[in-house]
Amino acid sequence: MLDLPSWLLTQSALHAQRLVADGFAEVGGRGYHHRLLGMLIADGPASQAELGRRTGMHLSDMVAAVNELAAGGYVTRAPDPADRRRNVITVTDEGRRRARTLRERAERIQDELLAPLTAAEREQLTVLLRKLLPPR
Amino acid sequence: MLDLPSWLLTQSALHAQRLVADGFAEVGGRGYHHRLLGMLIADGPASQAELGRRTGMHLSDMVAAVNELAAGGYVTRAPDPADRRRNVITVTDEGRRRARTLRERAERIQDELLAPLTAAEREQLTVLLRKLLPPR
DNA sequence: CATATTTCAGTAAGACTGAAATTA
DNA sequence: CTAATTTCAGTCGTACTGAAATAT
Repeated sequence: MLDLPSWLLTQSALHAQRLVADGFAEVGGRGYHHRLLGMLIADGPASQAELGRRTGMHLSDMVAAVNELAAGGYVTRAPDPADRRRNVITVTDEGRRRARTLRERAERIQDELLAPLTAAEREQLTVLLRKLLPPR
Repeated sequence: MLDLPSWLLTQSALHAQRLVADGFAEVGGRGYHHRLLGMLIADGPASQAELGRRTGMHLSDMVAAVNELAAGGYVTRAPDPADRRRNVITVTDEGRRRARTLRERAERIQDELLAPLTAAEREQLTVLLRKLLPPR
């Protein structure tokens, strides 16, 4: 019962989510901010729909997350002159600093999460989880 | 970014939860029912507080889950004569049949979830996840 | 016309909080 | 008195559904 892989998976994911959420909460952020800013910095400005494709986030959640990031001055939301249906989301300088803060937090938490594992085991886990995931 | 262990963990747990939830939904059940009936059968009748300790469920969710199981005739809820604060939850014969159905579903889904892994890899995954979990 | 984009309101299951009422 | 138990009403982050409004 407590050995079912799906149960172990759910429990360890919950544990990980708690660590990450707590770490982000200490600086007033959350997971979606990290994901969004990271993607914007890696692949450049994009419409909300395009960001949804990149991050796997739903567009309805995108609206709220972009609202929050824009309210903090971390991104700007400007209509695309070439296609007026679109908002172009662009990360600001303050957004880059913010992303750095969130990334540091995230990494510190990975270490805490993976503390019980050796380096080889961490690599193993990553490989196994990637095999498990359905292709996207 | 998409290689962070916490992210991989969250994604594969979500994948697993979807498989399990869909499997249970096909027979009109959900995860809490499986957990609760399984524990009742394994360790015998108990108060709701005791069941919460066994399963890790919160007592507020326990109330709702026991309501649902009692409505389906899968468990009975009777006051404990020895301590009138307590309700003794007991699984019925129909509850045992129900548990069998849910367990079958759960196992079929484990196979689907673990399909991409060899038997050795499945064992590895279980070991790694158990190491990751905080001691309870 | 169909399609793409943005937005809002609401739902889902699991985990959790706070408080009231009852009994030990 | 404190402590345990049950119950209810509500929140949370993440993911999702459905529909409206707008523009291509």
